[in-house]
Amino acid sequence: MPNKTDSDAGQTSAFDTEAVKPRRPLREPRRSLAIGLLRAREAVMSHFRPILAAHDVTEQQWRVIRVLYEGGKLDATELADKASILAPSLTRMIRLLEERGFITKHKDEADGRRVLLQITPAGETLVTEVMPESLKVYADIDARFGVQRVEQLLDMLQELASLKLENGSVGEE
Amino acid sequence: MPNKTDSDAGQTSAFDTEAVKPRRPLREPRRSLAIGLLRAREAVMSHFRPILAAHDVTEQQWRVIRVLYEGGKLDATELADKASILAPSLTRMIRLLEERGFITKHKDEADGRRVLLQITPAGETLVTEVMPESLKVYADIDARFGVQRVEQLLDMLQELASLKLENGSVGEE
DNA sequence: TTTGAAAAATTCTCATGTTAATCAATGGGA
DNA sequence: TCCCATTGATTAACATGAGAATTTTTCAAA
Repeated sequence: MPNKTDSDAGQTSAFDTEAVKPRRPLREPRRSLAIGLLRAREAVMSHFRPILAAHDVTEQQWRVIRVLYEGGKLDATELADKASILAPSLTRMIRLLEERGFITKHKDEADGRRVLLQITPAGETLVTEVMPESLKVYADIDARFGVQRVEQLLDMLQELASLKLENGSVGEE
Repeated sequence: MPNKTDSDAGQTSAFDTEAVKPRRPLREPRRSLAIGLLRAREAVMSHFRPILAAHDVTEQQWRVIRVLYEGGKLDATELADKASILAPSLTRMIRLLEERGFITKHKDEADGRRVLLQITPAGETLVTEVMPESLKVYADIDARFGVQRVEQLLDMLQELASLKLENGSVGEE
């Protein structure tokens, strides 16, 4: 209902240079999922950033290294997907991570288009150093929020991520 | 399905230049909140991006304009906080949004340090055009996911965002 | 075999995130 | 009144997000 007007109840006219009347929103600033997810994520990350910063790696770099640690040798597409990083971003990151000696890169013998990435011993060392602290934070969240509810939240997030809505603007097949 | 020769299912020592043994992760790649929130948010936004793109505004620009539409005249700090945007980002955005005529900027008479931002009629027009479509997407999500559960999810996200953990690495006092 | 579409990376360009440093204005206390 | 710590905003530098265009390589159909 875009019905506005509704005669601005109260106030107004404390300062009007033009006809900027609609002092009243179309609807109450209802909580939105987009913002809610953003804020929650920001809050969670704020607890990890100090840890990662202490090891001089960004959040995204950590994701890439962690995925390679768990996944072994992967091609760029798989890696980007598992680490939730865009291909162009990954391309840039690979250069830096390789220079810093955390990962190695080499062409796929079978398919010349593919680039295979793999973690190095140095990268594994980083993981073994950061992981414990990371787990500690999650343990803390579990304690404060409740393991049960964390699991429930993860379930909902997962389901939300796999939702297919009307206008298939993102269908991938 | 290309790839997946799965040559080294039996892990270990297929290639070790050093002591790269830990072919096995420290723990199962357990679902993490950080990633879960990221993916869920990405999924949700994928439904809004086309709408915003059609009006040539980014997600962040939309948040700023929307907040100003609802909040009237705000200073940069308030705006940044309500729109969940960092101050440096907002500074950059202000220039662009002002050039495009969506907002106006002027110093605070009382406090010369503050910058007051306000939406323009053009900005309000944008809101009235985008908002309906935006609401449609949320309505769709409500339908698919369940209004009840969306509310529940929002509650959990909000609570998660306000969690205070042990190591006050972000405590604000 | 040749050709053209599709796949996988990369490159470009612009906008924002993140942190640190800097600038400008304010306000309280010596 | 003057000085300085604080506050609010901006700038700088680097990394990533997002989308479009380009390059290289595959692969399948003609």
